[in-house]
Amino acid sequence: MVKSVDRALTIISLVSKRKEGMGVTELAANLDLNKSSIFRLLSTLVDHGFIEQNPETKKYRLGYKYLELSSMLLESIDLRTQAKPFLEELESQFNEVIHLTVYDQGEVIYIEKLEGSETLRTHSQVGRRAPMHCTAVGKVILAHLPLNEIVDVIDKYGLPKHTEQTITDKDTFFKELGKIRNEGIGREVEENEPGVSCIAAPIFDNMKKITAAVSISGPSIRMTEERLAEIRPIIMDIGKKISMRLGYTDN
Amino acid sequence: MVKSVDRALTIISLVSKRKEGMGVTELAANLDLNKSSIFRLLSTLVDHGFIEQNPETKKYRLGYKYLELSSMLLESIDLRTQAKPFLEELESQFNEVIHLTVYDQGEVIYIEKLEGSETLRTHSQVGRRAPMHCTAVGKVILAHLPLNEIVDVIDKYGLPKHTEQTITDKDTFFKELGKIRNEGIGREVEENEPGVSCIAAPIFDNMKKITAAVSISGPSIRMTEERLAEIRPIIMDIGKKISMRLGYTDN
DNA sequence: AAAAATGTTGCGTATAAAGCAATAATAATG
DNA sequence: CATTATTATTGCTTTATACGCAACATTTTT
Repeated sequence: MVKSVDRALTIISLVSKRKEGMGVTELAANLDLNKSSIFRLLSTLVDHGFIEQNPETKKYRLGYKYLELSSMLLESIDLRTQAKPFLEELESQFNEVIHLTVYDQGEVIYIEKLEGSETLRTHSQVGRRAPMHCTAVGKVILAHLPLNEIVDVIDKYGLPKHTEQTITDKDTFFKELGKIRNEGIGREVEENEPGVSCIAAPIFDNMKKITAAVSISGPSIRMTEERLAEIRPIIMDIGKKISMRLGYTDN
Repeated sequence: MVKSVDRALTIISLVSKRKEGMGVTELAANLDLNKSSIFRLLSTLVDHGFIEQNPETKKYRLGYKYLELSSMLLESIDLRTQAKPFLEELESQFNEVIHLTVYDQGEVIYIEKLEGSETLRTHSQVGRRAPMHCTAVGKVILAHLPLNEIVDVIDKYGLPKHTEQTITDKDTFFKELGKIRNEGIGREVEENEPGVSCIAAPIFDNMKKITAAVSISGPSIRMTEERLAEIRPIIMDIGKKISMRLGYTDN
């Protein structure tokens, strides 16, 4: 561990949480370090474009570098490139919100989102993380992880309540994961956001490891039992097709 | 300048350019540093999520952290939030590709893009940079910068040819900027991409400084002189409205 | 199976980073 | 508007860390 690099990256994390940016003295107080040390770390981050100084307020904030790195990262994800045509197929067939997520350290991250043309406002956003216990994509990924990893995730994040429908009891939650393994898809009816339901299929990599999930979300009014039953075989098939594009084989 | 932070950030830049990631030995060769130094810098970046190691190939690549930082950055840009309804208005009125860009160190960066429903494939992408000399947004921003800054940008980037229409002669280019200042909008007819034309309006901040631009792009077949004349007053007005939302005043 | 290459680690030394104190710039107060 | 307070920035010395060496572990190539 390189201590000064650790400090610099911690500065980035702190600054990122403050929309209006942070000053030298505030960062020094937060990290219990000398202002001149903070100043020099910031200068180095500024030189590389990772941080910039607001000329008016003198406060330091995130630089545009992350937009570039983020778009380079998204472009480098094969899964996203391979999955795109399938996601567009789902969007055009069902005209609902389509998500593609990856699993990363106990959370899911949205790496693609197609919005359809119906006006459904969801909180999801490319780049953002989401909890696993109350999203269809999260539950379907958890259901295919080794038991010890499931336990680690639940220990780390718990089962916090998001709506009246959120499963917060551990035993019930494990039964739910069993059910999802059996059905092959994850369903979520208003567990994450009121009025929104979702169905998700798992995506496996060439080592047969669960790595991602694809989902369709819609208002519960439209996502009826009949509609979900109609979608189920199609999204399972799409999940399998995407997996095969990534080198997954059935045998 | 903190040397080890500088090295760490340089590693990020190098790794970001290689889709499949880079190994310790390769990075050490590139930077003429010891493998153990590289290894420790990478470990620190991995701990913070800025870099991750591909378990199969052992190579190091960009971590998902940039997706989060990028979306936090976009959310923190007031300009983008304030401009969004106006961009949607333009999109619904003209049904072409709408861009919002900011000026950053001699280049423009796309921070919002609405695609309309017509199928126009453009190379632009949120997060990506674009040259200033051959894009409407770039030219309209340059036209409103102080002369010394214009000279600096041209010295740094030159006027490289992108299409047969790209302006590559300095005198002609300065005349073009004069014309843009007079007209109040930037036009670009196939200077950046063959078959694509664009019209852009400037956006000023509360200190009356040029900071951004908004544009409409379409295939040259649709973006006729008549169409551009129709769009001109509307996009100028939109540019002004967005500027006023950011505290710009006319007097 | 052996050799080569790459990734990882322990340790001592040299270098860089940190903090102090001062200075410069900006903001707040009367 | 002048004075005071606060924050940002800088020169220099001291202290701690980062670096590189050499060796080891692991993986890949022959």
